[in-house]
Amino acid sequence: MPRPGKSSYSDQKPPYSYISLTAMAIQHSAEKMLPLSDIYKFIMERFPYYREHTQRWQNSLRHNLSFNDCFIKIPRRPDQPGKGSFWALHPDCGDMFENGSFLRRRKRFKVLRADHAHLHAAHPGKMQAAAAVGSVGRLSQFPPYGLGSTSGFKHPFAIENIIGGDYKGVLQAGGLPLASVMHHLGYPVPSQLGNVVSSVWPHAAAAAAAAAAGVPVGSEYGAFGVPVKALCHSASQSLPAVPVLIKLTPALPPVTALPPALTVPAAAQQPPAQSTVCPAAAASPAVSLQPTAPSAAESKGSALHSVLVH
DNA sequence: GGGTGTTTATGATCTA
DNA sequence: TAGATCATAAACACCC
Repeated sequence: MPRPGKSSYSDQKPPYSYISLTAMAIQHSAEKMLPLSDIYKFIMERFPYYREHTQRWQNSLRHNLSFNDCFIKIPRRPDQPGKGSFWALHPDCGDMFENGSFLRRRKRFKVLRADHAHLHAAHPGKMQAAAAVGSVGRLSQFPPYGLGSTSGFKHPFAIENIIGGDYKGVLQAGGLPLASVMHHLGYPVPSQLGNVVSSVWPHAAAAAAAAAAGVPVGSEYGAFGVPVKALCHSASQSLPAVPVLIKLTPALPPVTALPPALTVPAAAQQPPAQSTVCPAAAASPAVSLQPTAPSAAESKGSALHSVLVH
């Protein structure tokens, strides 16, 4: 209900936390990762409320990015000029929200660091890379695609419904070339890993193989209906350093009732575009990371174990 | 200098 | 009611 004196509901503060808003922005991006400035942009474009008092909420948003383990920082490659890093969702954070609702988290996402110190000591330069492939050790915990959620119900405020998304897109843009990433980063890739990927994410494995072979991937995997063309970055944003795996939830039938404040972007409402895969994106399932010594915060997503803390 | 990232602190609100 | 979650503010450091 619009407040008296307000022109529309959209002028009111959205019922989403900064964590939710940030997660929406990241999920909506083609690569499942965004620089801070793009997260700002996404929020301001969709929520007029946040076009004011930018200093206040942007400070809060940065605080949330740093403070919450559900966000991981991915450094730019040397050939990616620009300020700041890319931000992505931790692979295991998909279970944070009750029924997928982004109104309030049911439990806080927390990364255990028991193994982190050991790993850091053994492979200091690779810990950030491990953030990108940190889910490898938990692959078997990922439910088969389509069976991952505890129920088929998705709250109307769920991210998929909010932004008209299709989680199938996550497969291509986020979690596909795990083995490839690991291999490229110098990690030994267990032979069974490929099998795990293939069995758990048959769509992902097929797309990964196609991408690795330079074959354009079918439009079925277009992220959130965003034309695959969008995978080609603008001049100011080239390919991110490492794709990040996002936990899957099943695609849902369209929901007609959306919060009036939420305007689904036209691009997200369109059906997946025909494949016009950016060659660079398709041919770069994994790219190198600089072996820098990560700070404590940078490595927060690097641990190979994570839990949802009640 | 401005944007970005980290950390600490405090108070409000929600939930078990 | 205690603990968890969230919002906000502020200080500081780093980097482009």
